[in-house]
Amino acid sequence: MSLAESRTQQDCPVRGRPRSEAVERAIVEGVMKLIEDGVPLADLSIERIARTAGVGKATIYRRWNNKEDLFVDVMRATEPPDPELPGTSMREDLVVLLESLRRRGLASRSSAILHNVYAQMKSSPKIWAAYHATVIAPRRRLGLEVLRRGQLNGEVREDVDVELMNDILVGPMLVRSVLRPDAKLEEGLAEKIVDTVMEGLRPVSS
Amino acid sequence: MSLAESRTQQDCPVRGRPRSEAVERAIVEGVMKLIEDGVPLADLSIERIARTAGVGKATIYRRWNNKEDLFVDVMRATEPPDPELPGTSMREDLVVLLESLRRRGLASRSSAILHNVYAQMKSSPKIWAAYHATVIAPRRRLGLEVLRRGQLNGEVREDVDVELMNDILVGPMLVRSVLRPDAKLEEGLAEKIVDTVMEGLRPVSS
Amino acid sequence: MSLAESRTQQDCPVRGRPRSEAVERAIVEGVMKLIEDGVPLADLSIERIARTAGVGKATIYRRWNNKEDLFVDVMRATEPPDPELPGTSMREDLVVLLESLRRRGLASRSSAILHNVYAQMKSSPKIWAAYHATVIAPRRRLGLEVLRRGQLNGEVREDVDVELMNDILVGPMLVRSVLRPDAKLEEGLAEKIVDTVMEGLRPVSS
Amino acid sequence: MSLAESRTQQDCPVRGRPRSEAVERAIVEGVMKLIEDGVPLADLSIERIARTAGVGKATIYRRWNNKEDLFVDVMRATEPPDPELPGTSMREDLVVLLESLRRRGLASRSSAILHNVYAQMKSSPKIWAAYHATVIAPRRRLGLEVLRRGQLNGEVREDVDVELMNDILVGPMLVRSVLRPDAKLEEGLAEKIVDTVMEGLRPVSS
DNA sequence: GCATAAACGAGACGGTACGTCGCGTCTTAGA
DNA sequence: TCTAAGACGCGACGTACCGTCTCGTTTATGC
Repeated sequence: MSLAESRTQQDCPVRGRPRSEAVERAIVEGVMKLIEDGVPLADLSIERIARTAGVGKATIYRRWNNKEDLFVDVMRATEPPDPELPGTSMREDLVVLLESLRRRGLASRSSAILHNVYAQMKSSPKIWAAYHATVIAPRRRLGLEVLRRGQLNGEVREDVDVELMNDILVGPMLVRSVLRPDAKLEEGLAEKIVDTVMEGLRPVSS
Repeated sequence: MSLAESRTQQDCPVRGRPRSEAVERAIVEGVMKLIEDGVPLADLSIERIARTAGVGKATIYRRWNNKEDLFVDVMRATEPPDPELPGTSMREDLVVLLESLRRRGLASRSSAILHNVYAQMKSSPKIWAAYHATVIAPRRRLGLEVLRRGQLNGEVREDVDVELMNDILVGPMLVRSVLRPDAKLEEGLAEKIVDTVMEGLRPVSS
Repeated sequence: MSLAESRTQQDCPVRGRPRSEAVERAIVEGVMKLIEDGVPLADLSIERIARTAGVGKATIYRRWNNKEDLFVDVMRATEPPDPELPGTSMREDLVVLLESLRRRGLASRSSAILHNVYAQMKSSPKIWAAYHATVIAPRRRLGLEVLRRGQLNGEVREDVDVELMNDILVGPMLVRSVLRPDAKLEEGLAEKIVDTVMEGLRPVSS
Repeated sequence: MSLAESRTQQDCPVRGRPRSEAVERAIVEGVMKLIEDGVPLADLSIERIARTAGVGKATIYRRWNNKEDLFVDVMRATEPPDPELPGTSMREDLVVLLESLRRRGLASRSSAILHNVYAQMKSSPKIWAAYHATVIAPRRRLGLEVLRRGQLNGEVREDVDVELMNDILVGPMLVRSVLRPDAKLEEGLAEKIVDTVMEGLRPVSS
């Protein structure tokens, strides 16, 4: 199921009163407001969402089949755009990619919007898959392409699987931003990871 | 809160009928059985758990304040023990550590016991913290010590933060086993990661 | 609180789906059926009533605040109508009034519907008051009027409080039908009471 | 079941620790205290009684099979003794009997101890029967004897069933004291009832 | 402009689970 | 053997949401 299809669609020859976009916005923004106000995700019942948005329950169910589908749209509304790659060198591109991960990690921790929705999503495999397909996978593909270009340019070893290399580069950042809530994501971390990984841990043979 | 305190404790001078250990086992094993049978975690109500274990609801609430505290104990009961480090060399120790992560990833995926509980835990920060403190942190500390020893032995660079090095080594394995449900965890992956990270990605200057 | 208000009211400008009268009937009749089947009143939990009526618990709580309010409506549904007074003479009117009491006593004992609910109500003062106000008091007022008319007609002594006379007439019948479950309520009892009370217990001075 | 058997008996050759009478008193008096403090009877769980009396639940169950049996003993502890009949004349005896009913009615209304237990008992047929057999029936028998003596003495008509006469005399007082919580039980009511009933309601033929 | 048909708020409806409380039984340690 | 304490299986309590279903009302469009 693609993310785009998460909302229930109304088919072509529209008859009767059309769905109100204002209502749609009210719902999504209502959810955001509640999360921002510190309401635990577990307390976010459809009934409560409807109440806060001043909307009937059926109006929500008409658009999303379940709470998780709704959360996907909420998350999509707050997801930062893909980073622009400078293309000057592989190293620069990798730094930009990792820096975008770092920023998202910081954002998702400070704003609490993403932090909670993110956590919730991991517990529902179906939605996690959707999120993975539309948000994670494209960036991963981006990283793989950058590395493949680096192999052609001779900027990186050719005898190592690009997938492995990608995980070695991206892994540390993801672990810190997703799995370790208290980890520091200091400025310059992206460069530090890229350079350390490129150089290796073996002591410089002097 | 330490994991050991997740269960509600009865204090020292025990009065009245003591709590039955058999009941305790029945509950935890009942939960495992349900998860193994493919019951979605969201469908695991306290009521159902009590029903399967042939136990009153109050008996569960007497021991755990909420579902999550119960899951911590379930998880603890399935967590494999800490790996034994050979101590022959830093490289060997690192490989053993990563291999233990790989095995846990495989187990948690095949048995589905950990897979679900793990996912569920990530959505409840309090419990995640408890799990982190008792399961994640000790292993992390183990890794840091191994690396520090390596620095003293000259097996690894001294000018790099051991925390960063640890994340670079552990990150790829964790990303594959936790965040990417479909990733392959092929045999020999531990060695491959350790060696690649040690060597670095820079092309061999011939 | 009048009996009519025992049900929770929804106020005038009705919004949303209206309450189903069929459901209301199903509940009240379900309770009757259970009592008729000999279920002890103490075993009549709201949960069981809901189960028999094929109804959600909330649907019951939406209409009645507690079990007792529900019982008032059950009782009201089985209460026989006020008797028609012939008006030919005070004696005839009194006999009709007492006869109606006798019949109710027989009914409440045979059908067991009223008998149980009746007993239960006496233990809850609030509900007893409501029942008293709508069922007992009107009939009592009827009796008092009949006696007052009798005083004007010269059919009965003028130097005795009508309330006392009423209790002397009604008391024996009530005692037998309400307080003494095994008492006999033989045919002709009404006339016998009226005539005996009218005549007095003093031996006929011949 | 006679009232005397309401308490579970321990048979003759007593072995082991004997039951503490102090405990027995503590329980019964604890119940009275709770009722006097205005605790609704419905809130008087065995668990709460045990708590207030500082007693284990089993200790209560060892003595009474259920809550109602306990209430019978509580009631028995507050029941006033049978009245002494002067025997000077039937009228005097009847007045004394009714006066004792009047006083009990006043007591049970003012003290609230009996009032509640009384109401509760009526809702449980088994206990009501026990109460009836030990408290009501003896007094009734007393009244019937008095009337029979009156018939022999010529103080009362011989052509009327004594049971009927008794109900006509006792009925008004019972109705006012038991069934009508707000009725007045003024001084001198006993004499008034006896004299009015004896005289009859027929106007004095001048 | 007027009928049509879907959207909309409100809230009733049969369910399921919540977390608590009391039931009557049982199992301890201690008197 | 009794006692206080309290665990135990059970089941009802009254509440909250679930997702579905009427209601009366509103609002675009196509006839």
